[in-house]
Amino acid sequence: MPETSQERYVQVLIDQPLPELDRLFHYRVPDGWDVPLGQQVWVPFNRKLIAGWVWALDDRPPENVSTVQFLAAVDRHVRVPDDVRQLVDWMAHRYQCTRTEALHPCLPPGPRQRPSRWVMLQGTMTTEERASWGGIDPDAAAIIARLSRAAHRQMRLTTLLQPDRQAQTAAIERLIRAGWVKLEWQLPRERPPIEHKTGQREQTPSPWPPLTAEQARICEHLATASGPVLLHGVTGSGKTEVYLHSAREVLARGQRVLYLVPEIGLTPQAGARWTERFADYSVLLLHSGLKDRERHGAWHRIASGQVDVVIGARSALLAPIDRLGLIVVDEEHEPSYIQDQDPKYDAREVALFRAHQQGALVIMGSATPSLEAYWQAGMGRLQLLTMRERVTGAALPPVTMVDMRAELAAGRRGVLSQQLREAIDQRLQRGEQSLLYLNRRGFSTFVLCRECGEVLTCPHCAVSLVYHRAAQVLRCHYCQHRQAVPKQCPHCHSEAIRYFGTGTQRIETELLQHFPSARVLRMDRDTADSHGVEQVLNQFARREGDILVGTQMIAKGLDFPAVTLVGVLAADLSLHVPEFRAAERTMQLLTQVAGRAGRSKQPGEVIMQTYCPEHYCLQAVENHDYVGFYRREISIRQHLGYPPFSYLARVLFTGLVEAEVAMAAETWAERLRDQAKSIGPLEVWGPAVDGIAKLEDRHRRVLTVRWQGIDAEPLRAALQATNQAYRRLRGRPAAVTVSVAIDSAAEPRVYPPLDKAFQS
DNA sequence: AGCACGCCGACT
DNA sequence: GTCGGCGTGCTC
Ligand SMILES: [Zn+2]
Ligand SMILES: [Zn+2]
Repeated sequence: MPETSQERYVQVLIDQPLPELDRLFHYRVPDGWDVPLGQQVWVPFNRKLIAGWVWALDDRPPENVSTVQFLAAVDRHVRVPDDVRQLVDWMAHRYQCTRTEALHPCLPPGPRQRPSRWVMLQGTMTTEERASWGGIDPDAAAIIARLSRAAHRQMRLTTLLQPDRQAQTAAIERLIRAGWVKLEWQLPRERPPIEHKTGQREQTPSPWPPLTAEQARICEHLATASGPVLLHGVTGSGKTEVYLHSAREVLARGQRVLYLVPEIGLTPQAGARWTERFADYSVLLLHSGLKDRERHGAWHRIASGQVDVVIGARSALLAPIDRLGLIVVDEEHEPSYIQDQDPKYDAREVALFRAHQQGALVIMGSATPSLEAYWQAGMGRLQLLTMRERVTGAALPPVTMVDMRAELAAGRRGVLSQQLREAIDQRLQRGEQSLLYLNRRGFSTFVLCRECGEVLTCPHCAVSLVYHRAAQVLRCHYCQHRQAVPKQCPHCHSEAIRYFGTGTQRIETELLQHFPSARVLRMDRDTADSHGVEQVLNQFARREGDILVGTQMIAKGLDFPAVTLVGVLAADLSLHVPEFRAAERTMQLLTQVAGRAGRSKQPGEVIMQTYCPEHYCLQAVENHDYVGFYRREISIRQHLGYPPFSYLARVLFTGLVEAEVAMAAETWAERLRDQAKSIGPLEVWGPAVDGIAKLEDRHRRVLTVRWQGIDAEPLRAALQATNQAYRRLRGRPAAVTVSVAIDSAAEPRVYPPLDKAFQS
């Protein structure tokens, strides 16, 4: 036998999301084991066996650690690639969470294979040895006999213990002492990899339409771009074709492509254009309807380099994909690029980080870029490319505003202005379709008691229940709660309880008064569960309706080529929500919904009803003037010190007992205020009850923190220190959970060298 | 988070 | 005398 090789050690990240355990633990690597960085391993940890990942390699034992144990098992199926490991360290720091929390969404989903203990026979027993054991220790001899018959001369400990646990355990112990058997943790036998069929693989790629002059010019710029690009292209300017062309070049170089879409836009047909165009490549669509098993298979296919194009929502960025040449972030302005649970990452930042790691190009595309993206472009951090022409050459549909104050003055109190009614009437006569848009959530049918004013609310969340017409039940929009409609008021027992339909229902009623024979379809959260949405949209697309009334859901998705009128019923409603991005969001939504009037061969038209037609946000939509809006809005942000001119952090406290949550928020705020004095321009607002006071039985308080520094690091440090101080202070069953999110708008989006360690 | 160890009340 | 309450300390 050769002298034992150099002892090897690893530092392991433990599979526990606790801040206290967000450190590395040392283990010795058994001789002969191959354990690379990132490998998923199982380790003995505090008298338990737990999963972990190799985060560092060492060639000598750690100092100050007395009992270094051996790794128990290696899971050869899962290895976190080096760049994902760096990404995890970066995310943990950037988004204020533990490395384990940051790592979890990067791993194959579903339950992990747990190792079990196996007994393996060592060497071969001669017949004499076996006979002598048989005389002295019949139990042990029987075990030897069973093991020598077993496959690979090994058996699961639990199986071997079968007939008589007590006796067998003792016998196995004797055999281990004598060196005849060995006990080892092993993962289940390797299962054949779950090959999931890519599905319909097109025979021949669909043809490439010729590019317009503008598209060609943009493609040229992209081919030589030296950094990330913001592609601002008006509705219908053909951005997708630009993405596809860039992707084609990247694929031809043997590199891979990631195409990101907002969460809701992720339907199988959304990826159809890509799968058809790139039929020669392997294109993977990671849509939300995938089962755990399929996602698992997808992870392994990506990890083994079998996928050329990945299409997915934000989480696709965390896939173990390498040799990336291009990342496209489509509809860059969509809020769904920010994850609302820990790790609260912003996919637009992660895209830039991933691209920086792998030297890939990033294209962020939008007709209405987020204010911060446009600002970042102005700062030279993104290269701005603009597409002003529509592919069809046609003008954008004209937008007309109707002043509802004048309507009211003229004694018309309905939801529909005279001008909109006339426009609808025209479409009905011409056999064209109309889309009526209510731009606010919460326009739902709730149940109200006429006698005492009680509104039925969810017992788990502080929100009113919504009457669901199709199923005839009351439902909560924030949790799974459903209940029957009560016959009498639970508060005063009056029977005068009524549905109060402020939303689409009331509009439908009014429409039918004016146009009794019109076929009106409604789409809102009370008509629609997930298939209901699709059903209504398909019905409308098949022209089984003349007018579709709906909320935000109708703004995106399917094209309706017969729609020539878009009516926005109350354009300013969403302007008045207390949120600094309200104007920006309104402009984006209205522009998007207005664009739906321009998909027809017939000229389209947009009518916006409003109580403040002079508002710069609505003016911008009317004039198709994004840049004008940007200038106005960015100067307001600057004057008020809102992002991107400051960092806003939101600290959310949740817990089952309201008093405890309130208390935690207060003490936390106090701690932070103590620090604020010494670190500079830091303001602490609140705590206040959150907009949703209770969600799934958990009460909510928020703290808003503003930091007017250039760089967010001092803010991060302060928040982290406060969290640590609070943890030391609070009692032990943590009754209240704290979660921090920092608005990314002002982040420089320039990344430090990759070898820099991010210590949290 | 688990899971141990450890020191004080009401029970076979 | 013990069984068991959960306060605090640790996990390579
Ligand atoms: Zn609820
Ligand atoms: Zn009542």
